[in-house]
Amino acid sequence: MRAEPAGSSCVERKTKQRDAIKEVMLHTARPLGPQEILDAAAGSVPNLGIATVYRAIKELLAEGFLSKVEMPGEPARYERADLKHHHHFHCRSCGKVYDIAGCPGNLANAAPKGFKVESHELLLFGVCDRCDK
Amino acid sequence: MRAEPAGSSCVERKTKQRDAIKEVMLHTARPLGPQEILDAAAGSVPNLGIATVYRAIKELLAEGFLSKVEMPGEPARYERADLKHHHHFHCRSCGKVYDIAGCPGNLANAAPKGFKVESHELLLFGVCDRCDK
DNA sequence: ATAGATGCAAAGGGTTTGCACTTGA
DNA sequence: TCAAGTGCAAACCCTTTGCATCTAT
Repeated sequence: MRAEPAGSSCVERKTKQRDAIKEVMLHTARPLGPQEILDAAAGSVPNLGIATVYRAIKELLAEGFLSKVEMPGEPARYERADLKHHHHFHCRSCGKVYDIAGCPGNLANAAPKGFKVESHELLLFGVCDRCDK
Repeated sequence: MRAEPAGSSCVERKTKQRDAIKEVMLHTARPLGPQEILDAAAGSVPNLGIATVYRAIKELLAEGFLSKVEMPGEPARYERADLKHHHHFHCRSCGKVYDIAGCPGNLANAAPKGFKVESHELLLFGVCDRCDK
């Protein structure tokens, strides 16, 4: 008999692919897309496939390690979920997405009566510090 | 000689397809996606193709008749551009997108110094009036 | 008559899935 | 050992594009 209780055959294994992906996400300063994650992780795991990145992202989302950041018209980006509540700024010049500290807050009242607001996303668009020079 | 000034060969023609699409957008109470527009307009123009809808949307965006509404993970929706500034609520139960009257405003300060905020989008997620019952 | 518009189908880009092979526990 | 994980390629979905045909003007 094994140490595993009956039925619990679904354990997550530690693989160098996932390690590399988590590593990338731990060190990035801004949200990354699947392809960016692949490019960054490919350094430590040469034959890493994009499908593996997507599968890892899905699990990391499910286990609450990552959260999804989506900007209109662009593929989703991901960042660590343990960052405190914040929003995002998309620079139309360089295309990068930056984290924004503030939050207008109190959005529960923004919706009409009867609508239950559970979460929100605030997206700012403009030109970032660097590109404005 | 024609009434057209020389060089202005690029005029938009009035076709029943575009009429139908504009008609749909004039009467919808909420943002619609390309497929929804196609379904709605197909009533008056039987063989309407999705490509035509996309092409019409692109032109209507360009001429400022429509504006784009994008919700994370979903195909873009469109609504009339002449609506006053507002935001959107996405019901996780029925999947519909509703217009929200309010706006937290004053978001120019939300970004760090040096970042120029040109526009913003506020997305609310939750359960709508009807689905909550 | 003729350039613009349409419809179909094929092509593209991003994401997901099927499947045989590999690998961690 | 052997199921979970991986890599590749095919499948998918949404959107765009190519092209022959159609149609406003």
